[in-house]
Amino acid sequence: MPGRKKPTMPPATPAKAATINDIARLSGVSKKTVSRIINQSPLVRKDTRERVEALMREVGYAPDPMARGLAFRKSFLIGMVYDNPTAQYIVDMQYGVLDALRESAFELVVHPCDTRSPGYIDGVRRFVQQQKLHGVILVPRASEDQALADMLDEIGCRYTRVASVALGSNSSQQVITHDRDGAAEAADYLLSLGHRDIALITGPSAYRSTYERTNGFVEALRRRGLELPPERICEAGYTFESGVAAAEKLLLGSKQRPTAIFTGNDEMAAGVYRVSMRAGIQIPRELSVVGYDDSPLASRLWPPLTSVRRQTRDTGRTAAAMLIQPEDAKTLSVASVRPHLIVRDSCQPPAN
Amino acid sequence: MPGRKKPTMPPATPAKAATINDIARLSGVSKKTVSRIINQSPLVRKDTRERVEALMREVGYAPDPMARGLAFRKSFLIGMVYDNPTAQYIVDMQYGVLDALRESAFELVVHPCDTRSPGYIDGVRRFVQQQKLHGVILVPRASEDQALADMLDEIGCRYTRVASVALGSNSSQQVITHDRDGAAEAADYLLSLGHRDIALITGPSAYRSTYERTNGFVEALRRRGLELPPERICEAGYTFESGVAAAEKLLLGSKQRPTAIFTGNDEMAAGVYRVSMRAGIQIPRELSVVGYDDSPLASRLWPPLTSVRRQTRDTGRTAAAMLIQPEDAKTLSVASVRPHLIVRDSCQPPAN
DNA sequence: CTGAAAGCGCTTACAG
DNA sequence: CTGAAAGCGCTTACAG
Repeated sequence: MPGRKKPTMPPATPAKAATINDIARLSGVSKKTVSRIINQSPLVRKDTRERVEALMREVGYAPDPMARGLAFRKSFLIGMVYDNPTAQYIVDMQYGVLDALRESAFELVVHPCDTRSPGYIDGVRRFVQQQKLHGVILVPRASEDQALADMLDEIGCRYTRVASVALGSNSSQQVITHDRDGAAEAADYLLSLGHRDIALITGPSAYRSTYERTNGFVEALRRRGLELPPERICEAGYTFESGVAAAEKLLLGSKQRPTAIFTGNDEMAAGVYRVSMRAGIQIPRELSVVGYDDSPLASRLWPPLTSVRRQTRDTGRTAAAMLIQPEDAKTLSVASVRPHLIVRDSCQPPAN
Repeated sequence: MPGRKKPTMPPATPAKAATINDIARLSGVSKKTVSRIINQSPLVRKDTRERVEALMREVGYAPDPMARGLAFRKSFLIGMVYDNPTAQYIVDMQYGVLDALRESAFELVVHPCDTRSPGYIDGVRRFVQQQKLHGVILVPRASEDQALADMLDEIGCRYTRVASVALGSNSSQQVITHDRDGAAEAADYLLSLGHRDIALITGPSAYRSTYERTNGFVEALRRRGLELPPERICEAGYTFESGVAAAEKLLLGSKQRPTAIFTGNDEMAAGVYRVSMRAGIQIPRELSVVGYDDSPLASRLWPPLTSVRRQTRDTGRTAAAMLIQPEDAKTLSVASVRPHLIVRDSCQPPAN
């Protein structure tokens, strides 16, 4: 043969993927029947269904989400809307959502935002409408903004809210994390160790979780007959630095130090550790500390921090599962994920 | 009027969104011309373009990504593929990618995976092909797997790799993070303080970053005439626990303790802190420590950890920008983001 | 520089 | 239980 010209291989694109038409033709049914099978319609004879499904598996057919989305006027995308500053929380939530989406036709598209910026609701609206999202998962603090929820209702977008307590007036799907109970467990634990002079560093008041954790803690103490004086409650901002400032006020500002501190999250507990270190206050011998989140940080600190675990991945999984269940199966409208205390080495009975 | 029947309001769905046909009709051009304007074709007269664009803004028109995707046979989705265990790194990378995608038609869909599981490449392939992704961003360790890159080449999928050093044979787009230089800066810093007995805790050998950081560190010492003996190099697994184990070997196992330790990431540095705490070794008086990542953890530890900052958000932004630039503008094929040392309080000159 | 026709791969609405 | 026609909102390929 003249020349060494190789037979022209078709370039990178291997055999074009099968379409609904190929499946219909090869299995001898109409494309409408194939469509019924894709969409799990019961109106297909069992043997037809099985024959077609076998063919789909054989050729590796998967319906095109864009074509389906165009016809449905709705995409197969789930949005996650959040402005939480804690990386581990966000990543855990994403993992949970993806757990629920696996084996489904849905994918996760992320949308961080800043709930304090004026245009953020419009940003979410554009995101939802342009992508024709199937639904969105709202994570605190975005989930607590009623104006956001109202906007989503108005444009007819499904959503699931993750919230520290059952929220609001309308019937939106929710996953409740019962922060009140988690904080109460922390309170009971400190009381059981014998602490009576306890202080509290809260998150910012703009967060509903702050309200829940604060009240859960205060009321649990009250149930056991202990009233927390106002000067033992210090509002901070969920950040390390704000935790440092609050701890300074609590530990260095007054003659009488509390024997235990509960903080609204682990970051602020790290702030308490920092101040204690600097001031030579020994944890747990002179000061017991309990955090909230059970983040990786909790076990990196020394001594390892006792903290309330949130089961964030479960929360994300549940939220996504609720969102993608069929419209008619309205079984799940409110779900719960319960926190619980993880005891490590940051607490002991008070010294005296 | 009989009855109090309200005029039937159309339900939740407000005025249907404008389509390309509406824009064409209202502005008196063909839909093809509108399409040209959407796609920034130069083949449109300036005044026509301006008139139509004004109308688009007025009615708030945005083209439907599913319809465009169906016609293009390619979606407007960017995938991010990763199996990195560090939450902050992932979140920073996502933020960076979203920075670059803002104001574009693209959205980010996340795809964590496990590069040690046998089916993971098939999983990525299905993800890419079913969603007809516009491109994917590969993050370590996934970015270092040549088999993954080969598969993406084979199916004709664009991708950008984030890697610690320029990688491989083919011409894929890359963002290089120069981990070798970051580690060298850590070495120079410790040398400049006067340390001569230095130890190294590395990440797992399966990571290219481990190789780069280790060699960058070792060679920087060598350039200054210091040869690191093998027993001062300890392989660990990038986790806190593995850092603890390595630190125990280095600090408690031998008579002569090193005066400084460099660790492949901050998590393992936290392990060194833990062991030092337990053994009563004071940082930095008796032991200097340098980490890598400059994660939030670095400033939560006591004393605050000196660490190499990675600029992850910039890295993500650059990677995404490269991916969505037009095919013809091949200007950017390799980009660099440089690490640098953040000095805090975990180092000082050796005691003797 | 502009446009009419056909098609991307699905589903809806209607018939049977 | 099954199917033929029309359409979702865009782009490609071809003409002018």
